[in-house]
Amino acid sequence: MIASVQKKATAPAAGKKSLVERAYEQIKQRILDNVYHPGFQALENEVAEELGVSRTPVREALIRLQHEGLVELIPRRGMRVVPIVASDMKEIYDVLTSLESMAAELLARRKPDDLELEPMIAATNDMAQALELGDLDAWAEADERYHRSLIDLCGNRRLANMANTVRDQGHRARMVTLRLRKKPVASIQEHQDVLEAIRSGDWQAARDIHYAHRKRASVELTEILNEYRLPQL
Amino acid sequence: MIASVQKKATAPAAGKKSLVERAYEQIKQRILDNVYHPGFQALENEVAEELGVSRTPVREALIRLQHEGLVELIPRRGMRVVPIVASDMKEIYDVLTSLESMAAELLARRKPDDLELEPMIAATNDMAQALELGDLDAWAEADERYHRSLIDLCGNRRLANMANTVRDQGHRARMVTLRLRKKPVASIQEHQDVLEAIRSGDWQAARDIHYAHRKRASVELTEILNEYRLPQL
DNA sequence: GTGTTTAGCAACGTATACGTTATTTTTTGC
DNA sequence: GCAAAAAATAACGTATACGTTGCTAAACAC
Repeated sequence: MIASVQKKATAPAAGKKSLVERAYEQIKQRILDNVYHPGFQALENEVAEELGVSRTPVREALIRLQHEGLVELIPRRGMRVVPIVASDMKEIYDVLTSLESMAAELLARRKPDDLELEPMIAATNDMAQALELGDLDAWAEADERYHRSLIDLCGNRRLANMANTVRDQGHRARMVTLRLRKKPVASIQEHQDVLEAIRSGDWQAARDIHYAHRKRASVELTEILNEYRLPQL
Repeated sequence: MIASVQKKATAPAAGKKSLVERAYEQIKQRILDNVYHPGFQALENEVAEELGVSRTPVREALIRLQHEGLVELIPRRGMRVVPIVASDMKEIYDVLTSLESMAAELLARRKPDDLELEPMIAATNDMAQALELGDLDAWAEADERYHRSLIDLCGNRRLANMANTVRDQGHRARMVTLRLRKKPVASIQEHQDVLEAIRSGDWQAARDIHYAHRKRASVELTEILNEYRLPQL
């Protein structure tokens, strides 16, 4: 075989991921980091050029991001980062409330030991520590880690994928409101209460406490969005 | 202009939908109708030829169906219709229980009038009629219509999309077990109870009754799957 | 001057071609 | 005869080319 020239080969033998996956991750990261800000538009060609690949993998990545609700594809106009408005945020939190409450219930029914619950325990402790230090970014990271751990541990993969998708949709808005709200002291106690209910296998309490926790956060966030007249995030 | 020859044009000017959409719908229908049975495998080329289009739109449709959990794409082996096992069915019903309970709550909070609830009322009546006539297919159709109406009416589009996706995943299994279980008499009363709670704006009751309704159905279905040793559906 | 029509152009949807990789088969050596 | 290695084949991942469509703007008519 003539397998000598290896310069402009299809796969640069760089990573193991496909070009589609890499394009997906890079575009998504830009959106979550607000590099591609809400309302941002770009043509498929432009994104492809920025990422150094052809239109095909970019196109497949954009289609996936469209189904996940982060961008919309407008014929002849390219991709557009979907802005989140207050009503979207309510939708997102209602879905999260629903799915995470079920996750708490499922986890509590299993009566997991502290070893298994370690990620959630650690996250809650990190939240307390971050709050003492006044490090809001660290608090937000630990808070997100707690919720992601709950979802991961519940054992329902379909539920986990859906919850993760919808949580990403609200990521930007949560980051923006992080510094507009009062100190998030209540969350830590609520997380500990949920943990205690899960430990004791009281699945109804786990479900109800988590439901109330998310509901409270949802109301707080909605009030901030209205108070500060944040049109889109 | 030379716009005379119009034979091998890209778009045959037939429908208004894109080839991807049509491929998606056709493949999905074949899966739901059990034409592409669980475990069925086909190469991208074979599907493309069957649908009379090229690989590209078929590929995009398959990727979407993969994300929706109906098929998996195995390199070098093509698409494979994902079989549903008992544990999948539990996952599916847990997600449905969660999302639909929230839908019932959201709907009840709005205190909708009977005009708005008409689709759910009609579906419940059709279920009763079908059961009297012993028409199980009609009963299943009306039951599905009730649940879809609840989801549509709740007003949360994200929740609706997710619930519809996961409901489709369980469609085949529900159809198979339809004739293996005893007469579904309880559902109608439960639906009416949920409706009454929604009407009166008692969102906690609506949520709890619907939760119990789905939970009961889930347990029944799981028992049937285990009793009849149905390995995959 | 304003409204309508038409022509040009840019972007996307689809098809097709190409290179890579995994699988399978054949051949060779023990 | 069996096992291992190499070559051939087949399918996918990606790139590219082509035709269509929708937007934009210019020109003409009223």
